[in-house]
Amino acid sequence: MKYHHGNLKEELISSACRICELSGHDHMSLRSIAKEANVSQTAPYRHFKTKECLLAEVSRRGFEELTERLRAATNKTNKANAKDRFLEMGLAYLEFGLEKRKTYDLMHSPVIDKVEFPELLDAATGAFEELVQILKELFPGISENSLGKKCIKFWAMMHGLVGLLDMKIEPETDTKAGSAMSVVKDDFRSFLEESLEI
Amino acid sequence: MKYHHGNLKEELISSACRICELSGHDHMSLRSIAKEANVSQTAPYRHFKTKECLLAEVSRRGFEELTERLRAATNKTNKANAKDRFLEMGLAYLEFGLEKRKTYDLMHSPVIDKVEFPELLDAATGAFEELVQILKELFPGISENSLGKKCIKFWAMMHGLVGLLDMKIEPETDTKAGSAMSVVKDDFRSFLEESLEI
DNA sequence: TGATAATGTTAGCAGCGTAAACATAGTATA
DNA sequence: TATACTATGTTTACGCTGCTAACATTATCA
Repeated sequence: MKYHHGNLKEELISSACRICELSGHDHMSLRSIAKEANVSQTAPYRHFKTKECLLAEVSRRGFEELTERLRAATNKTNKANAKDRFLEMGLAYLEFGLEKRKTYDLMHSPVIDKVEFPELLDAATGAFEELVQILKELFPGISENSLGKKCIKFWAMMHGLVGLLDMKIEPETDTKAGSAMSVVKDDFRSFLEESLEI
Repeated sequence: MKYHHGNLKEELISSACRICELSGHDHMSLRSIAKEANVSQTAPYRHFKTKECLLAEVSRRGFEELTERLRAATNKTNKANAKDRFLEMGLAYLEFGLEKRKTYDLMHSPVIDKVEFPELLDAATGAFEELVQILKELFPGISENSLGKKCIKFWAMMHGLVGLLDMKIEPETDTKAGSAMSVVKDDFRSFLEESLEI
Protein backbone atom coordinates (compact mmCIF):
# COMPACT_ATOMS: atom_id res chain seq x y z
CA MET A 1 0.00 0.00 0.00
CA LYS A 2 2.00 2.92 -1.28
CA TYR A 3 1.26 6.46 -0.11
CA HIS A 4 1.55 7.74 -3.61
CA HIS A 5 -0.84 6.09 -5.98
CA GLY A 6 1.14 6.72 -9.13
CA ASN A 7 -1.66 6.87 -11.64
CA LEU A 8 -4.48 8.39 -9.65
CA LYS A 9 -5.65 11.02 -12.11
CA GLU A 10 -6.18 8.50 -14.86
CA GLU A 11 -7.88 6.05 -12.53
CA LEU A 12 -10.21 8.76 -11.22
CA ILE A 13 -11.24 9.63 -14.75
CA SER A 14 -11.97 6.09 -15.80
CA SER A 15 -13.84 5.45 -12.57
CA ALA A 16 -15.82 8.59 -13.22
CA CYS A 17 -16.62 7.45 -16.76
CA ARG A 18 -17.82 4.11 -15.50
CA ILE A 19 -19.94 5.51 -12.68
CA CYS A 20 -21.36 8.17 -14.99
CA GLU A 21 -22.52 5.63 -17.55
CA LEU A 22 -23.81 3.37 -14.79
CA SER A 23 -25.79 5.81 -12.67
CA GLY A 24 -25.83 9.12 -14.52
CA HIS A 25 -23.81 12.18 -13.75
CA ASP A 26 -26.23 13.51 -11.13
CA HIS A 27 -25.84 10.38 -9.03
CA MET A 28 -22.11 10.56 -9.14
CA SER A 29 -20.13 11.85 -6.18
CA LEU A 30 -16.47 12.64 -5.86
CA ARG A 31 -16.46 10.59 -2.68
CA SER A 32 -17.71 7.46 -4.40
CA ILE A 33 -15.16 7.91 -7.15
CA ALA A 34 -12.38 8.34 -4.60
CA LYS A 35 -13.55 5.26 -2.77
CA GLU A 36 -13.35 3.19 -5.96
CA ALA A 37 -9.71 4.20 -6.26
CA ASN A 38 -9.06 3.32 -2.59
CA VAL A 39 -8.07 6.84 -1.86
CA SER A 40 -9.21 9.51 0.58
CA GLN A 41 -12.21 11.60 -0.33
CA THR A 42 -10.21 14.75 -0.90
CA ALA A 43 -7.45 13.21 -2.98
CA PRO A 44 -9.21 14.10 -6.25
CA TYR A 45 -8.67 17.76 -5.44
CA ARG A 46 -4.96 17.37 -6.16
CA HIS A 47 -5.90 16.61 -9.77
CA PHE A 48 -9.16 18.46 -10.35
CA LYS A 49 -9.92 21.93 -9.08
CA THR A 50 -13.63 21.15 -8.83
CA LYS A 51 -16.01 18.32 -9.51
CA GLU A 52 -17.06 20.12 -12.68
CA CYS A 53 -13.53 19.81 -14.03
CA LEU A 54 -13.65 16.05 -13.68
CA LEU A 55 -17.06 15.96 -15.32
CA ALA A 56 -15.73 18.07 -18.15
CA GLU A 57 -13.00 15.52 -18.78
CA VAL A 58 -15.54 12.69 -18.78
CA SER A 59 -17.58 14.68 -21.27
CA ARG A 60 -14.55 15.42 -23.42
CA ARG A 61 -13.71 11.73 -23.65
CA GLY A 62 -17.28 11.08 -24.64
CA PHE A 63 -16.96 13.45 -27.58
CA GLU A 64 -13.67 11.85 -28.54
CA GLU A 65 -15.22 8.42 -28.60
CA LEU A 66 -18.13 9.77 -30.60
CA THR A 67 -15.75 11.31 -33.11
CA GLU A 68 -13.87 8.05 -33.47
CA ARG A 69 -17.08 6.12 -33.95
CA LEU A 70 -18.31 8.52 -36.62
CA ARG A 71 -14.98 8.35 -38.42
CA ALA A 72 -14.91 4.57 -38.21
CA ALA A 73 -18.46 4.38 -39.54
CA THR A 74 -17.76 6.51 -42.59
CA ASN A 75 -14.74 4.37 -43.40
CA LYS A 76 -16.45 1.07 -42.70
CA THR A 77 -18.06 0.56 -46.06
CA ASN A 78 -15.46 -0.08 -48.68
CA LYS A 79 -17.83 1.37 -51.21
CA ALA A 80 -16.83 4.85 -52.17
CA ASN A 81 -20.53 5.65 -52.18
CA ALA A 82 -20.80 8.85 -50.14
CA LYS A 83 -24.46 8.31 -49.41
CA ASP A 84 -23.88 4.90 -47.84
CA ARG A 85 -21.07 6.28 -45.77
CA PHE A 86 -23.28 9.11 -44.60
CA LEU A 87 -25.98 6.66 -43.62
CA GLU A 88 -23.46 4.64 -41.64
CA MET A 89 -22.43 7.78 -39.83
CA GLY A 90 -25.99 8.64 -38.94
CA LEU A 91 -26.54 5.18 -37.56
CA ALA A 92 -23.32 5.36 -35.60
CA TYR A 93 -24.42 8.62 -34.03
CA LEU A 94 -27.74 7.22 -32.92
CA GLU A 95 -26.12 4.05 -31.68
CA PHE A 96 -23.67 6.00 -29.58
CA GLY A 97 -26.45 8.17 -28.15
CA LEU A 98 -28.54 5.20 -27.17
CA GLU A 99 -25.72 2.92 -26.07
CA LYS A 100 -23.95 5.52 -23.94
CA ARG A 101 -27.15 7.19 -23.00
CA LYS A 102 -26.05 8.71 -19.70
CA THR A 103 -22.68 9.83 -20.92
CA TYR A 104 -24.36 11.38 -23.94
CA ASP A 105 -26.59 13.21 -21.54
CA LEU A 106 -23.65 14.60 -19.61
CA MET A 107 -22.03 15.68 -22.86
CA HIS A 108 -25.02 17.84 -23.69
CA SER A 109 -25.88 18.85 -20.16
CA PRO A 110 -25.69 22.53 -19.28
CA VAL A 111 -24.10 21.70 -15.92
CA ILE A 112 -20.80 21.96 -17.74
CA ASP A 113 -20.32 25.35 -19.31
CA LYS A 114 -18.41 24.63 -22.50
CA VAL A 115 -17.07 28.17 -22.56
CA GLU A 116 -15.07 27.40 -19.44
CA PHE A 117 -13.58 24.26 -20.98
CA PRO A 118 -12.12 25.00 -24.42
CA GLU A 119 -10.77 21.44 -24.81
CA LEU A 120 -14.33 20.24 -24.39
CA LEU A 121 -15.58 22.62 -27.03
CA ASP A 122 -12.81 21.47 -29.34
CA ALA A 123 -13.75 17.84 -28.86
CA ALA A 124 -17.40 18.60 -29.56
CA THR A 125 -16.47 20.56 -32.66
CA GLY A 126 -14.31 17.67 -33.83
CA ALA A 127 -17.31 15.36 -33.91
CA PHE A 128 -19.27 17.94 -35.85
CA GLU A 129 -16.48 18.20 -38.40
CA GLU A 130 -16.99 14.56 -39.31
CA LEU A 131 -20.47 15.42 -40.46
CA VAL A 132 -19.22 18.47 -42.36
CA GLN A 133 -16.75 16.35 -44.29
CA ILE A 134 -19.17 13.67 -45.36
CA LEU A 135 -21.81 16.18 -46.41
CA LYS A 136 -19.21 18.04 -48.42
CA GLU A 137 -18.53 14.82 -50.32
CA LEU A 138 -22.19 14.11 -50.67
CA PHE A 139 -22.94 17.53 -52.13
CA PRO A 140 -19.85 18.51 -54.09
CA GLY A 141 -19.65 22.17 -55.03
CA ILE A 142 -22.23 23.16 -52.43
CA SER A 143 -21.97 26.72 -51.12
CA GLU A 144 -20.59 27.20 -47.62
CA ASN A 145 -23.86 28.74 -46.59
CA SER A 146 -25.99 25.80 -47.74
CA LEU A 147 -23.51 23.36 -46.33
CA GLY A 148 -23.75 25.03 -42.95
CA LYS A 149 -27.50 24.82 -42.96
CA LYS A 150 -27.48 21.18 -44.00
CA CYS A 151 -25.03 20.32 -41.26
CA ILE A 152 -27.02 22.01 -38.57
CA LYS A 153 -30.20 20.39 -39.81
CA PHE A 154 -28.77 16.91 -39.66
CA TRP A 155 -26.92 17.41 -36.44
CA ALA A 156 -29.98 18.87 -34.80
CA MET A 157 -32.18 16.11 -36.09
CA MET A 158 -29.88 13.38 -34.88
CA HIS A 159 -29.36 15.06 -31.54
CA GLY A 160 -33.07 15.61 -31.22
CA LEU A 161 -33.79 12.01 -32.13
CA VAL A 162 -31.54 10.72 -29.39
CA GLY A 163 -33.27 13.02 -26.96
CA LEU A 164 -36.70 11.84 -28.00
CA LEU A 165 -35.66 8.23 -27.84
CA ASP A 166 -34.27 8.90 -24.38
CA MET A 167 -37.61 10.19 -23.28
CA LYS A 168 -40.07 7.47 -22.55
CA ILE A 169 -42.44 8.26 -25.37
CA GLU A 170 -42.99 4.61 -26.03
CA PRO A 171 -45.35 2.89 -28.44
CA GLU A 172 -47.04 1.22 -25.46
CA THR A 173 -48.56 4.54 -24.51
CA ASP A 174 -50.47 4.32 -27.76
CA THR A 175 -50.22 8.03 -28.44
CA LYS A 176 -49.49 9.60 -31.78
CA ALA A 177 -46.02 10.37 -30.53
CA GLY A 178 -45.54 6.82 -29.37
CA SER A 179 -46.55 5.17 -32.61
CA ALA A 180 -44.63 7.71 -34.66
CA MET A 181 -41.57 6.89 -32.61
CA SER A 182 -41.95 3.19 -33.19
CA VAL A 183 -42.01 3.82 -36.94
CA VAL A 184 -38.66 5.53 -36.65
CA LYS A 185 -37.23 2.91 -34.35
CA ASP A 186 -38.24 0.16 -36.73
CA ASP A 187 -36.09 1.50 -39.48
CA PHE A 188 -33.53 4.14 -38.68
CA ARG A 189 -31.85 3.62 -42.01
CA SER A 190 -34.80 4.43 -44.25
CA PHE A 191 -35.61 7.31 -41.93
CA LEU A 192 -32.19 8.80 -42.45
CA GLU A 193 -32.26 8.04 -46.13
CA GLU A 194 -35.46 9.99 -46.62
CA SER A 195 -34.00 12.84 -44.64
CA LEU A 196 -31.32 13.21 -47.24
CA GLU A 197 -33.69 15.25 -49.36
CA ILE A 198 -33.51 18.12 -46.92
CA MET B 1 -48.40 35.55 10.78
CA LYS B 2 -50.81 32.66 10.49
CA TYR B 3 -49.67 29.14 11.24
CA HIS B 4 -51.45 27.87 8.19
CA HIS B 5 -50.32 29.46 5.01
CA GLY B 6 -53.47 28.89 3.02
CA ASN B 7 -52.04 28.65 -0.46
CA LEU B 8 -48.66 27.07 0.12
CA LYS B 9 -48.71 24.42 -2.58
CA GLU B 10 -49.39 26.92 -5.33
CA GLU B 11 -46.80 29.35 -3.98
CA LEU B 12 -44.18 26.61 -3.77
CA ILE B 13 -44.78 25.69 -7.39
CA SER B 14 -44.53 29.23 -8.66
CA SER B 15 -41.44 29.85 -6.55
CA ALA B 16 -39.95 26.68 -7.98
CA CYS B 17 -40.74 27.79 -11.52
CA ARG B 18 -39.10 31.15 -10.91
CA ILE B 19 -35.98 29.71 -9.26
CA CYS B 20 -35.69 27.02 -11.94
CA GLU B 21 -35.76 29.54 -14.77
CA LEU B 22 -33.39 31.81 -12.85
CA SER B 23 -30.70 29.36 -11.76
CA GLY B 24 -31.48 26.05 -13.42
CA HIS B 25 -33.00 23.00 -11.81
CA ASP B 26 -29.71 21.68 -10.47
CA HIS B 27 -29.14 24.84 -8.43
CA MET B 28 -32.57 24.66 -6.96
CA SER B 29 -33.10 23.39 -3.43
CA LEU B 30 -36.27 22.62 -1.56
CA ARG B 31 -34.87 24.67 1.31
CA SER B 32 -34.47 27.80 -0.78
CA ILE B 33 -37.96 27.39 -2.18
CA ALA B 34 -39.38 26.98 1.30
CA LYS B 35 -37.49 30.05 2.45
CA GLU B 36 -38.99 32.13 -0.34
CA ALA B 37 -42.42 31.18 0.95
CA ASN B 38 -41.42 32.06 4.54
CA VAL B 39 -42.02 28.54 5.64
CA SER B 40 -39.98 25.84 7.36
CA GLN B 41 -37.69 23.71 5.22
CA THR B 42 -39.81 20.60 5.59
CA ALA B 43 -43.17 22.21 4.93
CA PRO B 44 -43.04 21.29 1.21
CA TYR B 45 -43.24 17.64 2.21
CA ARG B 46 -46.89 18.11 3.12
CA HIS B 47 -47.55 18.84 -0.53
CA PHE B 48 -44.89 16.91 -2.43
CA LYS B 49 -43.69 13.44 -1.58
CA THR B 50 -40.21 14.17 -2.93
CA LYS B 51 -38.34 16.98 -4.58
CA GLU B 52 -38.73 15.15 -7.88
CA CYS B 53 -42.51 15.47 -7.60
CA LEU B 54 -42.20 19.24 -7.39
CA LEU B 55 -39.81 19.29 -10.32
CA ALA B 56 -42.25 17.17 -12.29
CA GLU B 57 -44.95 19.74 -11.71
CA VAL B 58 -42.64 22.56 -12.84
CA SER B 59 -41.86 20.53 -15.93
CA ARG B 60 -45.52 19.79 -16.58
CA ARG B 61 -46.36 23.48 -16.49
CA GLY B 62 -43.55 24.09 -18.91
CA PHE B 63 -45.09 21.70 -21.40
CA GLU B 64 -48.47 23.30 -20.91
CA GLU B 65 -47.08 26.72 -21.65
CA LEU B 66 -45.29 25.35 -24.68
CA THR B 67 -48.52 23.79 -25.93
CA GLU B 68 -50.36 27.05 -25.49
CA ARG B 69 -47.67 28.96 -27.31
CA LEU B 70 -47.68 26.52 -30.21
CA ARG B 71 -51.45 26.70 -30.44
CA ALA B 72 -51.44 30.48 -30.26
CA ALA B 73 -48.78 30.64 -32.96
CA THR B 74 -50.69 28.46 -35.42
CA ASN B 75 -53.78 30.60 -34.89
CA LYS B 76 -51.95 33.91 -35.02
CA THR B 77 -51.90 34.42 -38.75
CA ASN B 78 -55.39 35.01 -40.02
CA LYS B 79 -54.29 33.55 -43.31
CA ALA B 80 -55.61 30.06 -43.71
CA ASN B 81 -52.26 29.22 -45.29
CA ALA B 82 -51.15 26.06 -43.51
CA LYS B 83 -47.53 26.60 -44.41
CA ASP B 84 -47.38 30.01 -42.79
CA ARG B 85 -49.06 28.67 -39.70
CA PHE B 86 -46.55 25.85 -39.56
CA LEU B 87 -43.69 28.30 -39.82
CA GLU B 88 -45.12 30.34 -36.99
CA MET B 89 -45.30 27.22 -34.89
CA GLY B 90 -41.69 26.35 -35.57
CA LEU B 91 -40.60 29.82 -34.58
CA ALA B 92 -42.70 29.69 -31.45
CA TYR B 93 -41.05 26.43 -30.47
CA LEU B 94 -37.58 27.82 -30.87
CA GLU B 95 -38.51 31.02 -29.08
CA PHE B 96 -39.84 29.08 -26.13
CA GLY B 97 -36.73 26.92 -25.99
CA LEU B 98 -34.41 29.89 -26.00
CA GLU B 99 -36.48 32.19 -23.84
CA LYS B 100 -37.20 29.62 -21.14
CA ARG B 101 -33.88 27.94 -21.62
CA LYS B 102 -33.49 26.42 -18.17
CA THR B 103 -37.08 25.33 -17.84
CA TYR B 104 -36.84 23.74 -21.27
CA ASP B 105 -33.81 21.92 -20.03
CA LEU B 106 -35.66 20.56 -17.01
CA MET B 107 -38.52 19.47 -19.26
CA HIS B 108 -36.15 17.28 -21.24
CA SER B 109 -33.89 16.28 -18.40
CA PRO B 110 -33.71 12.61 -17.50
CA VAL B 111 -33.72 13.49 -13.79
CA ILE B 112 -37.49 13.23 -14.04
CA ASP B 113 -38.61 9.85 -15.22
CA LYS B 114 -41.69 10.56 -17.32
CA VAL B 115 -42.92 7.03 -16.79
CA GLU B 116 -43.42 7.83 -13.12
CA PHE B 117 -45.40 10.96 -13.89
CA PRO B 118 -48.20 10.21 -16.37
CA GLU B 119 -49.56 13.78 -16.21
CA LEU B 120 -46.16 14.96 -17.34
CA LEU B 121 -46.13 12.54 -20.23
CA ASP B 122 -49.64 13.70 -21.16
CA ALA B 123 -48.55 17.33 -21.16
CA ALA B 124 -45.54 16.53 -23.34
CA THR B 125 -47.71 14.54 -25.73
CA GLY B 126 -50.13 17.44 -25.90
CA ALA B 127 -47.44 19.72 -27.26
CA PHE B 128 -46.49 17.10 -29.83
CA GLU B 129 -50.09 16.83 -30.96
CA GLU B 130 -50.02 20.47 -32.03
CA LEU B 131 -47.34 19.58 -34.53
CA VAL B 132 -49.26 16.52 -35.70
CA GLN B 133 -52.34 18.63 -36.41
CA ILE B 134 -50.61 21.29 -38.45
CA LEU B 135 -48.66 18.76 -40.47
CA LYS B 136 -51.85 16.90 -41.18
CA GLU B 137 -53.26 20.10 -42.65
CA LEU B 138 -50.11 20.78 -44.54
CA PHE B 139 -50.05 17.35 -46.15
CA PRO B 140 -53.66 16.36 -46.61
CA GLY B 141 -54.25 12.71 -47.33
CA ILE B 142 -50.82 11.70 -46.06
CA SER B 143 -50.49 8.18 -44.71
CA GLU B 144 -50.25 7.72 -40.96
CA ASN B 145 -46.86 6.19 -41.40
CA SER B 146 -45.42 9.10 -43.37
CA LEU B 147 -47.08 11.58 -41.07
CA GLY B 148 -45.44 9.94 -38.09
CA LYS B 149 -42.01 10.14 -39.69
CA LYS B 150 -42.46 13.76 -40.65
CA CYS B 151 -43.55 14.66 -37.14
CA ILE B 152 -40.60 12.97 -35.54
CA LYS B 153 -38.24 14.59 -38.00
CA PHE B 154 -39.46 18.07 -37.29
CA TRP B 155 -39.80 17.58 -33.60
CA ALA B 156 -36.33 16.14 -33.38
CA MET B 157 -34.88 18.89 -35.52
CA MET B 158 -36.43 21.63 -33.48
CA HIS B 159 -35.52 19.98 -30.21
CA GLY B 160 -32.00 19.43 -31.48
CA LEU B 161 -31.75 23.01 -32.64
CA VAL B 162 -32.63 24.33 -29.23
CA GLY B 163 -30.04 22.04 -27.73
CA LEU B 164 -27.36 23.20 -30.13
CA LEU B 165 -28.23 26.82 -29.55
CA ASP B 166 -28.05 26.16 -25.83
CA MET B 167 -24.56 24.89 -26.22
CA LYS B 168 -22.02 27.59 -26.58
CA ILE B 169 -21.10 26.81 -30.16
CA GLU B 170 -20.90 30.47 -30.97
CA PRO B 171 -19.75 32.19 -34.15
CA GLU B 172 -17.01 33.88 -32.15
CA THR B 173 -15.21 30.59 -31.86
CA ASP B 174 -14.81 30.75 -35.62
CA THR B 175 -15.33 27.05 -36.15
CA LYS B 176 -17.38 25.45 -38.89
CA ALA B 177 -20.03 24.64 -36.32
CA GLY B 178 -20.00 28.19 -35.06
CA SER B 179 -20.43 29.82 -38.44
CA ALA B 180 -23.02 27.28 -39.49
CA MET B 181 -24.94 28.10 -36.37
CA SER B 182 -24.85 31.78 -37.09
CA VAL B 183 -26.35 31.13 -40.52
CA VAL B 184 -29.28 29.42 -38.85
CA LYS B 185 -29.61 32.07 -36.18
CA ASP B 186 -29.71 34.80 -38.78
CA ASP B 187 -32.82 33.42 -40.37
CA PHE B 188 -34.78 30.79 -38.54
CA ARG B 189 -37.69 31.29 -40.87
CA SER B 190 -35.95 30.45 -44.11
CA PHE B 191 -34.24 27.60 -42.34
CA LEU B 192 -37.56 26.11 -41.35
CA GLU B 193 -39.04 26.83 -44.73
CA GLU B 194 -36.36 24.87 -46.49
CA SER B 195 -36.84 22.04 -44.05
CA LEU B 196 -40.37 21.64 -45.28
CA GLU B 197 -39.11 19.55 -48.15
CA ILE B 198 -38.23 16.73 -45.83
C1' DT C 1 22.10 16.24 1.49
C1' DG C 2 18.61 19.23 1.97
C1' DA C 3 15.11 22.42 0.14
C1' DT C 4 11.03 22.36 -2.58
C1' DA C 5 7.22 20.77 -5.03
C1' DA C 6 3.93 17.12 -5.73
C1' DT C 7 0.62 14.32 -3.87
C1' DG C 8 -1.49 12.11 -0.35
C1' DT C 9 -4.55 12.23 4.60
C1' DT C 10 -7.51 14.04 8.45
C1' DA C 11 -10.77 17.04 10.35
C1' DG C 12 -14.36 20.00 9.74
C1' DC C 13 -17.73 23.38 7.52
C1' DA C 14 -22.13 24.52 5.36
C1' DG C 15 -25.70 22.91 2.42
C1' DC C 16 -28.59 19.27 0.80
C1' DG C 17 -32.93 15.75 0.77
C1' DT C 18 -35.57 13.53 3.88
C1' DA C 19 -37.71 11.08 8.02
C1' DA C 20 -39.70 11.22 12.74
C1' DA C 21 -41.89 13.41 16.38
C1' DC C 22 -44.50 17.06 17.73
C1' DA C 23 -47.74 21.49 17.38
C1' DT C 24 -51.54 23.90 15.67
C1' DA C 25 -55.63 24.84 13.23
C1' DG C 26 -59.58 23.79 10.53
C1' DT C 27 -63.57 20.34 9.86
C1' DA C 28 -66.90 16.83 10.69
C1' DT C 29 -69.63 14.43 13.84
C1' DA C 30 -71.88 13.29 18.39
C1' DT D 1 -71.07 23.08 21.65
C1' DA D 2 -67.64 19.53 22.76
C1' DT D 3 -64.71 16.31 20.76
C1' DA D 4 -62.33 13.55 17.57
C1' DC D 5 -59.98 13.62 13.23
C1' DT D 6 -57.39 15.33 9.52
C1' DA D 7 -54.64 18.68 7.24
C1' DT D 8 -50.81 21.37 7.52
C1' DG D 9 -47.36 23.47 9.79
C1' DT D 10 -42.43 23.24 12.95
C1' DT D 11 -38.29 21.23 15.24
C1' DT D 12 -34.76 18.20 15.35
C1' DA D 13 -31.68 15.16 13.50
C1' DC D 14 -29.32 11.83 10.18
C1' DG D 15 -26.34 10.80 6.47
C1' DC D 16 -24.67 12.43 2.28
C1' DT D 17 -22.52 16.05 -0.51
C1' DG D 18 -18.65 19.54 -2.42
C1' DC D 19 -15.01 21.78 -0.67
C1' DT D 20 -11.23 24.12 2.41
C1' DA D 21 -7.44 24.24 5.62
C1' DA D 22 -3.85 22.15 7.98
C1' DC D 23 -0.83 18.52 8.09
C1' DA D 24 2.02 14.15 6.31
C1' DT D 25 4.65 11.74 3.11
C1' DT D 26 7.24 11.08 -0.91
C1' DA D 27 9.67 12.44 -5.26
C1' DT D 28 12.72 15.68 -7.56
C1' DC D 29 16.56 18.31 -8.23
C1' DA D 30 20.25 21.98 -6.99
